[in-house]
Amino acid sequence: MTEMSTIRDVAKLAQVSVATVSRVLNGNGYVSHNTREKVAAAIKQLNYRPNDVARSLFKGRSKMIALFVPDIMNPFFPELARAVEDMTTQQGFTFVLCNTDDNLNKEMAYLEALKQKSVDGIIIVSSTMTAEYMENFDIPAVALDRIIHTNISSVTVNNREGAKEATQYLKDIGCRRIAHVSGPEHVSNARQRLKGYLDIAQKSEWFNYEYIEQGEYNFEGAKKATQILLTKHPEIDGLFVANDLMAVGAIKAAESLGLSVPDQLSIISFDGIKLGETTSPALTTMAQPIYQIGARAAEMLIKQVEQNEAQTLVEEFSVKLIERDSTRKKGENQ
Amino acid sequence: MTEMSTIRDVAKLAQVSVATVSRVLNGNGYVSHNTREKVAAAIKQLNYRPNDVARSLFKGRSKMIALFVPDIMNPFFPELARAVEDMTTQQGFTFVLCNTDDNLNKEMAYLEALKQKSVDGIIIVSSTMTAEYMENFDIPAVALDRIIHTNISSVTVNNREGAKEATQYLKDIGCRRIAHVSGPEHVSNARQRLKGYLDIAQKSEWFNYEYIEQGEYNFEGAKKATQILLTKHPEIDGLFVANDLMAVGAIKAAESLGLSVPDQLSIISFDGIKLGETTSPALTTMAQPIYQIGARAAEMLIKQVEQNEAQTLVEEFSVKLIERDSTRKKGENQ
DNA sequence: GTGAAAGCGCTAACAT
DNA sequence: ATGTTAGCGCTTTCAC
Repeated sequence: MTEMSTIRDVAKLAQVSVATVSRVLNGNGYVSHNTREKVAAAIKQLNYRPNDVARSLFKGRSKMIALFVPDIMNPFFPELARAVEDMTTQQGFTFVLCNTDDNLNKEMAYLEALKQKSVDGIIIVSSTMTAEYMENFDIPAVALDRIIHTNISSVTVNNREGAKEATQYLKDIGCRRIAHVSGPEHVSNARQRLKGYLDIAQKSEWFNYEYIEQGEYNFEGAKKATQILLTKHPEIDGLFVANDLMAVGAIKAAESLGLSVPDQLSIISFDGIKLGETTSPALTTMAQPIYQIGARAAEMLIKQVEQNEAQTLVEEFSVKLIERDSTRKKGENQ
Repeated sequence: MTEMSTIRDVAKLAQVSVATVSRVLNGNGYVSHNTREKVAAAIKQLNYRPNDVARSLFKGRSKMIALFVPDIMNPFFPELARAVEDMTTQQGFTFVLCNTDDNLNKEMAYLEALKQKSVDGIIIVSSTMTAEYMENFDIPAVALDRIIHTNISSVTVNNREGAKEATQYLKDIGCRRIAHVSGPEHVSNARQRLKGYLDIAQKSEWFNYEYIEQGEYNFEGAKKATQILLTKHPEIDGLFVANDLMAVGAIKAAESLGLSVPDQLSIISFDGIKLGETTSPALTTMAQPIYQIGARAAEMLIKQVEQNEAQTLVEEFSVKLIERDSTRKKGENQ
């Protein structure tokens, strides 16, 4: 390939004006069948492709959509990204993935950079971003997984209800002392999951705030938290862990203390990432419809972008219990 | 925020020409200290940010770099992406992650779309892309993890040598029958790893081509492959698995057959992803310097982009054995 | 040292 | 049904 040809080259070759070429390119305005053919032939002959940058400059929009995630190393987010990517790409947008480390400065820097590139909109998973900051940038946005503000559209799941179900499930299979490894306090869905745990646990006579330990939403934090929990309170026989990644840490912790999961300790977690099927034991978990929520968020954003719809939509999906091998009913053998 | 201000607004406010504003913006050309101050003040007052799209249109470059990965759900690639993202962002580029499913059509579509956006360069992990196709697009590129062609710069690791070491390691700890779960044949590094296995295995009197089973570089494929291997050949006591993700499947397979890892079966794999530390048992593996190779590829590409350096660079990093719990020396107790 | 002006490739009035 | 042209916001000759 030598030089990129422009709309002018096509016009010249087809012996029409650039406006006509633009018309057939965009499929609007009148253009006779005959000229359309000529133009199409010229386009083909030159292997012409319109320059998106010029288009963006004129339109002030770039056909780009970005997804902000706090931690690309947590498999939950690649799964989510996958959904957003599929949906946006399919609709002709270029998909940009931004890893923010849940760090406001990085988020702001990305927002700034993307705005300068006329990004059309962003889908954001964030615990640190505020509505005020977002407003400054005036970019269409949808919050995903974590609510930012009531005036920003969001797609989430019923975290509290799911957490209740999880905790209740542990009771139902016969656990007598149920502890919780929670996510960070500054993350809204972590707070909701904690509340759901409390909804059930606080009604039990054995309940004790020492049964809650914070595990940072990562492997290491959860492992430590679980070790503390299990060492201080050997009577614990059920554990609700705030996400799957942490549950892997919890299993490791139990293992390090010589405790068998699920024989001596039942563990249930949250998210339903693929990884949970592959651990030993496989994770019983409250599964989010990860692909759907990602796809839905993308859909909402695209509608917002294309129809200039300012309306704030709030959508909440339901999680679903998946029983695997990290929990076992008391008295049952393998 | 109301309306974006332009370079004209700044010029007007500072009472200079747009050319002068451009000069201070880009730090080139002469501009007196005094005017520089005036301009800076105007920029600040208007909270002016240059429009990258207009810049791109003029320059024909966009300050965007893309990374193509075949499978964002394999944790190896998020780790790699993380490195590329850090490096590119730090150098002022916008980072774009593209998931290709190792599918030539998707790769071509992305290439096309990105070219229209004047992307500066791409880093590509691919088994399907060819040098001919790449040439058609004429975009600076660096191949990562998998070599595409000798005339395209690449960053890889010593797959064959690493595989040899892995297999030798199994021998050294006393394994008598060592099998291999290989990656797909069309992936160059998988072929190399297979060769490395053969380098050692073929010299052994017990060797048998039935000790090689293909596992698709994913969890399910590896699980099946391992089940076949272990069922047909119960004498196998050592397994070299072509990557960590597959090793998780291999462990599951062993488990499903009631075989204990590492007591009855030692497993070593390849990659050194974080996930390997969290499995039960934790994976003994040939660790790639994932972050470094990603960062190095980004570095190479940026140099190529900025200095218009056409020179083809080939860089090979070394893998390193990390002993964890999926292997055990024969005769040793826990 | 600074300004005027052309032009990057495209789209959308506005004419005809 | 098609052509002419202004202009999106910027950078860079080329004058002065």
